[in-house]
Amino acid sequence: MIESFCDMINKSALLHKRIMTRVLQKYELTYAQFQVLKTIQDHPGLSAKEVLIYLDTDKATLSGILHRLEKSVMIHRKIDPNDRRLMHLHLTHKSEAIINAVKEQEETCEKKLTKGLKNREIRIFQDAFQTIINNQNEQLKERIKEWEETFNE
Amino acid sequence: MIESFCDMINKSALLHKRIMTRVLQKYELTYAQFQVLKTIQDHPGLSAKEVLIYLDTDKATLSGILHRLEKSVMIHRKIDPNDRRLMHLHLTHKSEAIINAVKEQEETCEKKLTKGLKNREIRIFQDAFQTIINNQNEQLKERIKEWEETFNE
DNA sequence: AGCGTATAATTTGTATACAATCTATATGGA
DNA sequence: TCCATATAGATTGTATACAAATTATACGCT
Repeated sequence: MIESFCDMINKSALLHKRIMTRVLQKYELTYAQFQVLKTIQDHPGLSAKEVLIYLDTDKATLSGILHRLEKSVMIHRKIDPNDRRLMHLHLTHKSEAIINAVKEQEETCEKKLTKGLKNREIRIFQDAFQTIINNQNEQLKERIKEWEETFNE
Repeated sequence: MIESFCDMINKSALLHKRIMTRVLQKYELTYAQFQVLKTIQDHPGLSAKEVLIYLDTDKATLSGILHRLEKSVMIHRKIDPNDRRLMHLHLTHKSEAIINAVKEQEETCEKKLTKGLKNREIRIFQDAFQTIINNQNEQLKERIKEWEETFNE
């Protein structure tokens, strides 16, 4: 049994990643790769920069992920003819089928999470969680601001 | 705004890690290192194996973390004279002071998370979260069982 | 004592997370 | 046109997360 919110949040994220890793291992995909593929499926032709915004992750990490996904023929990359810095990302036939299958399993997994909870409790949980995330975002912003001020002294 | 539970859980864990990374950077500690130090503080003299159980993490990762913590004089390692496979872990004076300071800041951070929530909502949130974590543990167990059965075919 | 097995840690290899730097391209103003 | 600046990606270096193999030690059994 866990006591603090922070520990619960960490533990839960760890468990979700482990569960999805099990689901994904038969497709030889990692969870991070799956999230990138999902984003590309939702917005075909988007750029790496746009993936970063959707996933709130790091460009160095994404660069490696895209490299590996291309190597395993899960995505195509096409340079934009009007702006050669940009690339447009698309799924392949291979990945399209896999992603649809895994997304279904993830939804099933998500539904099982709330087993034993009443609808009312689920609603309160979700709203409270959103409030907590907003508070976290605010706190992070404060910390970054503090840090920048320290840096400028 | 995020829609699914899984996305909320991932996002929240990511944000917490980022916040704590900001807090810890002035002590030149990572969040993982801080968690290990907290565990050692709570159970002085425990072994690496025991840290693994408390933190539910991996021995390969922990091995590296302990190595770096020893190098930066944050911990002492002492071989057990009765079982030379075992080592006993202790904080140093240096880390003891740091951990106490950071723990306070983490508690402050934790309190700010629930800003805007009523006590009733917090209670329901916490109970629901515990239920969700239990469901996740169950699901992971099932997946591992399935995987082992596939493996034995 | 000798041997097989179990266990604690370390090591190795791959895939992230993230900060910092570099490269190539695009854009706006002199 | 030329140059400073901005932006998209890639690269580098450090620290995880985790699976698999290795090392060293302990324990049980004959």
